[in-house]
Amino acid sequence: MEELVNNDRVKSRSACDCGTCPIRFMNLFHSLPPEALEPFNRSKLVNFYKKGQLLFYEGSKPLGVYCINSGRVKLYKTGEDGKQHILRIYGSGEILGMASIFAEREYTSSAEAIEDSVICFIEKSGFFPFLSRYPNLALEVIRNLSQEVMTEEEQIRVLALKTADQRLAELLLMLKETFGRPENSHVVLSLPLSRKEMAEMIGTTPETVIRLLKQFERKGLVEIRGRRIVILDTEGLIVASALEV
Amino acid sequence: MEELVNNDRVKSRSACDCGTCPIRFMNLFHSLPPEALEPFNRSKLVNFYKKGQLLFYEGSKPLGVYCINSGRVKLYKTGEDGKQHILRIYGSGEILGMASIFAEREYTSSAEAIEDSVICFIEKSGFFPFLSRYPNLALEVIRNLSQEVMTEEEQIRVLALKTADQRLAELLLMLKETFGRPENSHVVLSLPLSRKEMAEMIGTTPETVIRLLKQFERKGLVEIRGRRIVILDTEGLIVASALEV
DNA sequence: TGAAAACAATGATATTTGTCATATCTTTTT
DNA sequence: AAAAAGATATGACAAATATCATTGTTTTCA
Repeated sequence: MEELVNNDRVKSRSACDCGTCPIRFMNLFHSLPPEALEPFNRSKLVNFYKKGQLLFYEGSKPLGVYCINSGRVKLYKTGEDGKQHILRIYGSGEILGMASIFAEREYTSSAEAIEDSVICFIEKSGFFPFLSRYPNLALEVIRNLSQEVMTEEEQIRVLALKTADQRLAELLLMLKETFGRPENSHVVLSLPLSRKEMAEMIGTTPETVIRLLKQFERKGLVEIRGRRIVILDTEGLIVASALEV
Repeated sequence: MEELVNNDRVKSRSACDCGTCPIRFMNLFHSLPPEALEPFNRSKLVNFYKKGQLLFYEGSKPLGVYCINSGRVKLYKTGEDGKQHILRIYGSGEILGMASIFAEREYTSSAEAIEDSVICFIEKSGFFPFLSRYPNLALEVIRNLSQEVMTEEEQIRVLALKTADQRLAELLLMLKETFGRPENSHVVLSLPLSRKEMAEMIGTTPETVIRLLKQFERKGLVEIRGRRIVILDTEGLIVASALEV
């Protein structure tokens, strides 16, 4: 396996083969027939990112999309004063940066690995030609982007219409769906986010998150085991996400 | 011209012809060649909406997209307590509801005409088949959706990271870009939004908008002529949208 | 392993923003 | 033209949330 170290990040071509990649069937590239994967395979790069490393940053030029093999990546925006807002956390099988390459603008967000991750980089040039050749791929891209639009509109609703405690309840429910691991009769969040990161996901401060989490714990909705959070009462969280206190 | 009244809304087929429609060249349907417009023309409906009429509402099923010929439409979401948030205002030439038909879910927002409007409804069935036949159309849809994703991500940044006065300054700048009409050395907003609507665009209350507008007026940034707003100092608004007071 | 750094927790306080009540002004309707 | 409805404006007050300071507690890493 040819490997080259660059920028503190290990790159390699053909470290894995798209044809047999189990991840491919989880995302929009599943629509590509096997014979289309040959040049696809050649134009892609497998990168290994350590926790904390950047995939790209706001202001730089999009050159392709990122397919997350393993690990997790946060996509976030930075405000004038340096405060950050996390738009979304991407996990295994998900494609990152699709909209950016089609909007033909510089990145307006940054992406950072929040776990050690293996991520394939697929060049624009090894991907655009397939769009007109395989209408199904184009349709998959359209569906993918449409989903993203709907999800973001929901985020806007939550940010604009809900209070901090409702937003935190929403966040916990979302984390449960995406990163929940059943344990006895309850669910443990397998993704240990810091209070700061949680705050950056719901547009508030770490202090507020801490206080509200404690409030939820007193109400028996969650249990706090240090950085790990256990969801005890999903129904209660749903109520908390909708109702005023 | 065959016309049929239905639901207080005047419908007509072939009231206008896509082949000669000047609006088409403003949006993603410009990529369709003339010969593709024949069936397209047949499957579309021209509707006349009065101010305040709904195009569709949250929870209903998307059956096609809306092409705004003239007039303006607000797309908004409603919270549990009835409060609303306006996601975007669509104007002449814009396509509404693209993501919804591809995400194959019920509408998660409602759309309402805020001016008397002429709007073409294009059925899904008279539009989907063209996607695989005309790759350029698919690519246009992709570009359109990507733009939408980026715009919404910016909205999220503003909502999550900025204070009410910064958001109002942003809103005024955006309204200036989209609805500004030069007059002498300044710019008048040609779209008379109510304070409530402005509040619903930036996630705050009408009272806060009123107070902040007055504050901006005292600083010489805008002039308030009843419902009409005059932008006096764009630079000042840019500063106000970024800086703490 | 031990020191340093980062993070969590908590209290005191300030600020921002929302809520409610009310008055005034505009527009629409009858 | 008068009445009603709706929108704007303003003040007093309450609530939510941010900020700042401080103290433990983890985690990191040299």
